[in-house]
Amino acid sequence: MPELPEVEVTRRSFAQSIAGAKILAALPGKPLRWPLGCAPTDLVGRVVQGVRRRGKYLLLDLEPGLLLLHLGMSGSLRFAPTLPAPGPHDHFDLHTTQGSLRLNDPRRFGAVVYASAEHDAVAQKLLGHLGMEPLSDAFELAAFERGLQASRSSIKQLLLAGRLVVGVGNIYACEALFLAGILPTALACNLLPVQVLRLHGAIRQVLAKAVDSGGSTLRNFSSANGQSGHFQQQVHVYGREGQPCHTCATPVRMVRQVQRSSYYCPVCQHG
DNA sequence: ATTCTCACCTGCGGGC
DNA sequence: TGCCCGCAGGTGAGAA
Repeated sequence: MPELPEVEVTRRSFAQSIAGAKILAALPGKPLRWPLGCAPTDLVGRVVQGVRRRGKYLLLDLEPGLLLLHLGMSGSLRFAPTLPAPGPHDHFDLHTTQGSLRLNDPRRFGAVVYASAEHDAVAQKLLGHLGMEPLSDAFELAAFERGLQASRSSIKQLLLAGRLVVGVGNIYACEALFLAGILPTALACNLLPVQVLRLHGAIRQVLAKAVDSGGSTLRNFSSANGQSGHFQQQVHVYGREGQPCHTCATPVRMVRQVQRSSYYCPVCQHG
């Protein structure tokens, strides 16, 4: 489910509330994608300094160490003064002096991983290869263009891989490519400078707009304070196979790329 | 070194 | 109504 906008909206929804909180208990449920990497009791007494985001990971800065949280495909967080008894898909609770944080994740592709520091081996395995942050100044056009030229993949696959730019998942890759007028199957290295420029802007635009909209709620995403997103109402192509393009009314098409669905307008988007 | 396929897990909707 | 199949917002590991 969660791409950069959903993760960022989640972060904003509880970062202030949890900052400064001391951990009272950490209660893992069913196994997630990776083991926690420490004894749950080791976390007791540590203070949550703040919550940052790197790509689709949330980083809870502890004193000392940090927790890496990933929502996988179906995860969502909830932060509240008190929480009801865990349900069947609640797989991690972090009780603190300022409230309780809970990960709900039916498919359990998500993760909660402890790292002693951001540069340690555990954190680097997950974060070390991540590309540029698209909503920061680090997302430089020149570096983006160099990365595209060096790739032999389709532009859609390259965006999803996260090695060049992070946070763009299936929905926002489709939407950004539509806004930029580029076919998802186009080879990254074949894009013209004007297309690269448009794509660079489109990625920032679509992600920023989605954050403003509270993210996309396709199944049951909500932020940590229970708010649903409504970006899904502004989607141009994702999930709209057969429906008219918002620009030219041509039916939107779907193509499978690497076991993922790509949606595009055959008239508005070009190689 | 890149690129591609697979695997992880559960739920839901469509077709029969 | 119920079963089976395919599909779903991600991504590291391992194979090509």
